[in-house]
Amino acid sequence: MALDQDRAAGSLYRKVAADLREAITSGSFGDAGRLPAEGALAEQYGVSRGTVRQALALLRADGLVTSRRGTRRVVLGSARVQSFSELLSFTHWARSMGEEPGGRLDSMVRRPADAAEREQLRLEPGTEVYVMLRLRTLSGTPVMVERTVYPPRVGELVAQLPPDAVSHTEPLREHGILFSDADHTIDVVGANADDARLLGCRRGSPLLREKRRTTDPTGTPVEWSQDRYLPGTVAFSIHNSLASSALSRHAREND
Amino acid sequence: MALDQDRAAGSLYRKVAADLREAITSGSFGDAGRLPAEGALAEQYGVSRGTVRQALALLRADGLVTSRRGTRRVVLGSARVQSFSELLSFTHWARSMGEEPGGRLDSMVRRPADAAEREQLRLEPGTEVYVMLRLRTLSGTPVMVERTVYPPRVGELVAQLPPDAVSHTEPLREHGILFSDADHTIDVVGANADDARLLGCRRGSPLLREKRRTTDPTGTPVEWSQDRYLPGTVAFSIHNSLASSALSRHAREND
DNA sequence: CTGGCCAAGTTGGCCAGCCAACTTCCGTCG
DNA sequence: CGACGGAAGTTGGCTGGCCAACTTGGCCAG
Repeated sequence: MALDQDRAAGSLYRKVAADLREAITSGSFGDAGRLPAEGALAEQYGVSRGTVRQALALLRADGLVTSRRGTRRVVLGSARVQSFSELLSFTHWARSMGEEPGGRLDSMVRRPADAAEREQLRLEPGTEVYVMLRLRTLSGTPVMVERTVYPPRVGELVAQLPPDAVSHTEPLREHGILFSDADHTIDVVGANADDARLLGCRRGSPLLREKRRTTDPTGTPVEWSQDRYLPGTVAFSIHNSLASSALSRHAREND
Repeated sequence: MALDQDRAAGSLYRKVAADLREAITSGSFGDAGRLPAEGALAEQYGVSRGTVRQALALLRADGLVTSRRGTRRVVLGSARVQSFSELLSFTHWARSMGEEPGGRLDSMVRRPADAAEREQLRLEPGTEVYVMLRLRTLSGTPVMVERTVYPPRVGELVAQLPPDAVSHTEPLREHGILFSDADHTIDVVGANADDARLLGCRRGSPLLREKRRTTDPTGTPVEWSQDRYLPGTVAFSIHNSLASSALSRHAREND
């Protein structure tokens, strides 16, 4: 229901991209995995070549096709890339896999932001933040501990949600809090006392950690979160290429 | 030296993008973090608005700027995204940080590919592959174990390299093996006997694992690698947005 | 039969223009 | 003083066209 809404989303090149994506994954173009020429596609869809190129740029960024000057595009595979909302919302993600998402609020406190939090959320000294600790489950089994810091504008809304609310991002969107960009950092960390208590593991046992800072369309940070997953429950995958690279590897700094 | 070569790389919009990237990170546009209008930039650089938009699309994909209809672009930050080659080559990456990369070949065997390897490298049944196990060090300290599977065409070249060669990707490039696209999967895994022996950790102790399949511009796989990092040495970061999302989270399947 | 050359096909890149959708700001009216 | 409305500014989207760079395959000469 909400899926069809953002699938083609108005613009012409997105519709073309969605159609081509489906044609690729359904196994058309089996002819040695070669796509029709841009000009042929343009005529077929009744659009200009520029529009087709915009659509193909989307597919290339997703790792579905290559592109080289001089020869036709080649189908790489049916790399399944999730939508942005599916990535930010644990609830949305779980449901798309057919699992039942759950959440248990452990604590929600309001206190002055420390130096790191002020920098991440771009807050003035002395500003208060809302810090939330929540256990996340898939079909009843504990999977992840979520430690999220909200700036006041967002935290006030989250604090008013019922404690047993499964999804927080959906109500936030209805209150006009929009998510637009996110920076993720992935590494390994040992479980602290809270993690061990909530996940039922030993202190110091390894967890896959995803740190995430999300901003709205104006560039204002709306959340800073640390999600700690039990090993063996999830993995993250990324596609990148010479044409577009959003991934980076770096020496791990403090914290 | 090799850096300047791919920085602007011929095309006009890449030069504009490189110039804007530098202007942003050097702190121009301090005026509330607002970029000049597309039209103004087009006139300033003496190019068309379409070319400016191509350049800005690169910056948006890197997470440097936002973009919303109706208002000027906003500077998000100086997100440091590494070049593609810096990401694939441990040697290149280490040197860009000012560290001394090292490598010690542990084993290099040639044997028939198993089912998983055939699927990853798209090989016919019975084809032989080259399997390499190598310890990687930064300034002398062990950091990562690299387990790479090469198809015959590539493996024959790697096997002829001297055992103490630090970089493998650079000689490969000179032999015409080009890297174009890569799929990465990141999770946590316990050290096996080889990992423990080479890294000096205990068996079963957690490692940050990056599985990577790289293809050339024609879509043919050229390597399938598993890199296992000691915790606390590296982290991976990704930027994504509503406009372009190449990251995905998924339930961890077998192996 | 082999090697090299050439032409056709294809994508990359750049330009100029046009309109729609949206944001912001300011002036006006109640 | 506040709310409403409109105008100006800006980005999103699409078209049509042109040339350059590159790949591929076939033809031709040796």
